[in-house]
Amino acid sequence: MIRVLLVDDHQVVIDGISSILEDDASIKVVDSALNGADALRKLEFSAVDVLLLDINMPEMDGIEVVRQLQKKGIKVNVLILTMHNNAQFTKQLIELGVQGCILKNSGKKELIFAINEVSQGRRIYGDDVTESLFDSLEKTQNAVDQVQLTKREVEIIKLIASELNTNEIAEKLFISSHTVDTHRKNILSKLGVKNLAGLVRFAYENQLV
Amino acid sequence: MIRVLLVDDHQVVIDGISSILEDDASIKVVDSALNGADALRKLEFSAVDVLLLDINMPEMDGIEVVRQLQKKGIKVNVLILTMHNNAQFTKQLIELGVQGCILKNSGKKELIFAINEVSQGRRIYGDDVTESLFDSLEKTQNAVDQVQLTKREVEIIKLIASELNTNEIAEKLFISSHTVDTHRKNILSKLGVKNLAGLVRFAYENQLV
DNA sequence: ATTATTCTCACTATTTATGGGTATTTACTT
DNA sequence: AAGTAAATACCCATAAATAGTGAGAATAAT
Repeated sequence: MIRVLLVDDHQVVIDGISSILEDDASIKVVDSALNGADALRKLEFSAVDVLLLDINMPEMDGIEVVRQLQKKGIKVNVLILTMHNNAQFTKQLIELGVQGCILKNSGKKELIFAINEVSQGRRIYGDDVTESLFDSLEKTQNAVDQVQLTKREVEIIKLIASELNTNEIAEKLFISSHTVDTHRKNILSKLGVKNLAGLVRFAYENQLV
Repeated sequence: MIRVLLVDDHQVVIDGISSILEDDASIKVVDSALNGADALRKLEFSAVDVLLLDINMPEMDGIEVVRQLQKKGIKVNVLILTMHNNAQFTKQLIELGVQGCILKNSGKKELIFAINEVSQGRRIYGDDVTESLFDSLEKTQNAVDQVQLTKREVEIIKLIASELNTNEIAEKLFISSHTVDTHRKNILSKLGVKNLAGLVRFAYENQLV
């Protein structure tokens, strides 16, 4: 029997997922919480195998809940429920040691399967999640390193992403605007992007901002 | 027996609510749709008493679905499912002739009660019109709403963030490059940013990409 | 029916970015 | 000592973006 604590800020979602999980004899939703703080409280005093955690919550979001858990030394398998599937997010989740992540628009079967996997300590990421996950991991681990950006170049990327133009950057760094031009040119070439938009995009996907 | 068509872009929510409603003998979820267009199609060919409609959907949102319904002369009782509930929004719904609106964080009982009321043509609006819960999705929509970006502008933001330049966008949208210039200009002004970097930044922070 | 918004297009002028070079100094490596 | 990477700087030419202004056409709102 897998004991699940369900955390979501919408009662309908809690009721809904509970209802889905009732159909599966091996899973039992032992409790639920409408916010992160409540979830933490309940986790301290009840035995739970899987924490099914919504990521988008007011006050304290899912990621913060996981951080608090680790701070308090509470060990529990976490399966994240999310609406979006973006690279920044999944990367963060992996780094936090979250066992699994599944999109809210996945079906009943996937959900039950994921809970089973996670309860046994295995990692599970929805197909669509997995794809973007590996993308992002490769991108983030290799990207900045593999692309071999120099310190100065990273510095300039950040400034460009902060809406500074060439002259402003030159003034800020006490260098010639020609130099900034050269750096920018090299950056675009290294990143293999067409223009500033691509550069800013890279900055965001690799959390340089 | 109340026949319900359930529309939500998240399969988990559909499964969940279906599961909840199964417990009630007088309600039957006859069909479901993951997007507005699909919902409209299904409504043309199946008899439905209540349309249970999520308001936050990509492509075509709930309000647009209601508009299309009226345009096509399809009459059905609509119960809107929403995460937030503010006065202006409710006003809009009433003007559209929507029978009811219920928050996603209301409980099982309220939901079943609301469906019953709406099915009989009565109006029902959740009385738990308290503070709205904001998750990331809503934040982005609010940001987009707050600055009053038009559809076209959002479209162009996305293309710019995808590294397309003015001419490429013009070709893609079959409009003049002058027009794209104008749009970009207006966007920069509305967002209060200095340049493309700020625009792309906005796109990323509001998950338009 | 009238107003307001949105989308459309155009023109001019200026600024900034992009792409092609080349080259010097510094620091670090082998 | 020689080689290499990084940071610096400059030139030229072209492409693109930014800023200001104006305005017609289609739609939505009232």
